[in-house]
Amino acid sequence: MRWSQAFIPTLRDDPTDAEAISHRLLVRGGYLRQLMAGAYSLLPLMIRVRSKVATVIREEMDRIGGQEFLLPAVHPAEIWQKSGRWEIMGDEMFRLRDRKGADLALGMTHEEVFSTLALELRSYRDLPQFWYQIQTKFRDEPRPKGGVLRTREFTMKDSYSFDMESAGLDSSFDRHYVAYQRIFARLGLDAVPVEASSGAMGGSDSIEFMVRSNSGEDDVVYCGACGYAANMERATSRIDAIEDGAVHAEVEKFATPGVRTILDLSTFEGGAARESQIKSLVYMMEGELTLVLLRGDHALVEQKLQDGTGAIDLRPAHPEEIQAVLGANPGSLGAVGVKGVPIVADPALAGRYNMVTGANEDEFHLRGVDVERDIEVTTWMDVREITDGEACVTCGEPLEVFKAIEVGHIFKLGTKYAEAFGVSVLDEEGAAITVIMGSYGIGLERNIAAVVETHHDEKGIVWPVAIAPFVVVITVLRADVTEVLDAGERLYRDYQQAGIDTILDDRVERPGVKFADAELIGIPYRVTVGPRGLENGLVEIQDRARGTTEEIAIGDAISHVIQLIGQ
RNA sequence: CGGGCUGUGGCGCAGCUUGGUAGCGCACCUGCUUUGGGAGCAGGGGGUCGCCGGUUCGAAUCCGGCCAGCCCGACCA
Repeated sequence: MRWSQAFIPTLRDDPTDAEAISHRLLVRGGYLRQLMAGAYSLLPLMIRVRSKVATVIREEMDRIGGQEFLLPAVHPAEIWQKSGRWEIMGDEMFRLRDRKGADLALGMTHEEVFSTLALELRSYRDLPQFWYQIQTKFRDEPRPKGGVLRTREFTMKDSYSFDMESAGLDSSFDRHYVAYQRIFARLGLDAVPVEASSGAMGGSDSIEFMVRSNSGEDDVVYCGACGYAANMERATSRIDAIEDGAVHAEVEKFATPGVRTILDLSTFEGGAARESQIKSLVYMMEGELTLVLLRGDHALVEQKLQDGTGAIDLRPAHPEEIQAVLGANPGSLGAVGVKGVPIVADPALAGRYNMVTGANEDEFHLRGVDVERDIEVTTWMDVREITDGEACVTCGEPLEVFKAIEVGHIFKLGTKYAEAFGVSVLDEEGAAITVIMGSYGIGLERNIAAVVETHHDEKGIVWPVAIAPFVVVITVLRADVTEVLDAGERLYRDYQQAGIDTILDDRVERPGVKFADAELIGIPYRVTVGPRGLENGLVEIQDRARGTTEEIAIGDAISHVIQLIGQ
């Protein structure tokens, strides 16, 4: 490619609406342009990167026996109704009607379509099958953000495994696990596998691959000592026991005018420290009011509550709903004496006494509360949020909490879809066996963004060679001088013949502009051809990642770069 | 969905309080000079001021409605 003919609209200034580093650099570097919230046009440079990422993914999927498909992005409502997700997906699914008035959806994922195809699986001899595609997904995210990190339309590699029994699924799952590790390694991503929630759709052994980044939206709990790693939605920790005192007090009501929060009560005369309070949250779950109790200084992880109860429809209760059932407003709520309302309590409250909680009467609280004596807990369930520095459950060392980007997710689906669609094969005895499925996803643009998040400097992107849009840029200084441009052209042909993706910067621009652009868009190796070096038969070769620059004889320019790539 | 903010040329912004038909930097085009880290001079092109309505002799500016985008929260296989 000749730069003078390429569409690479670099910008000198950051676009103001870009926050994440990857967003800023990809827009500034001429890789992306936004069309609307959560929808981006991918420009030629981006397409080159994306296609290299896709190649890496294909190679690794094929290595474990994957077969590539391409399924439609528009789906009939029927298949989604069949799996029950037409309702469940709610507003997140783009829906439309065709000219006949039939309900259609844009695919958010493809379990339904692949399951339909899997109906043609007949015999146990056909299994296992690994099917994948690289396809556009549509999700009407309530809040797209971070440029291409979270969008409403994006490319995903999704794959599905079909097995006879859970041992087979385990093996398919493990093979994907290995393939994913290889993929991320080749992309230059340090992806940590973490235990995760499989979400509302069920499944087990859910593992997310996480890349540490401040632009990430997930919190990962990580133990540097033993390697324990889990998504915050799933993580547990060991916490120190709290001494509640020698005297086991009785419940006593006391007035707390103006006290609305845990913090208020911790400084209130006659109140209690935050860890000696019971935090009472009220949720509306599947239309039923539920009390959720936590230690005063602990936060709730809603996903844990959702996973633990199996509730799909879950939200904080409105004040009127709370008032109607408990007779008080938030700020004075508690579970003591409450009957007929499910009460979920976090294990951090087990065995605690002499605690303070709301009295279910505005402006009053109770002290001397013994959790197990005074509260009819329906379910004990870990629902609390881990904080940095708490002890690891497996080794006791301090845990670290960091932000991360979810670059891949693998989980076992079980038989949910196979049952809904009737996907079965005959076993050796001729009996129909429902197949068991796994589901595995990688978001391409998000992975590219994650690479940029972790591979850049103050000047711009620093692509790993494997996915750089071009591996070499030949920067011709004085492209208006025939001899210099000719020398650049010859090198350009030589690099191409050596099979190295090269762009020739033949623009008549000042050196500073060319250097800055090359660094911004992140080409790993820059070969500078200028009149000064040419007099001595030399070019300058710069290694973007290492920051090194060497003068090399023109004749060695190709072999030198090949050697650098090999290192 | 709640809270905050913003829409003026391709990008970044000023002008709006105090109404008079749009300006700056970068980018772009032409010419000359310049050329190893975002050049200089001269000349030039490009904008329904997000949209609709209202007030007014006159609206980028004031008023109302709508739309879009960004940030925080909620939400999110």
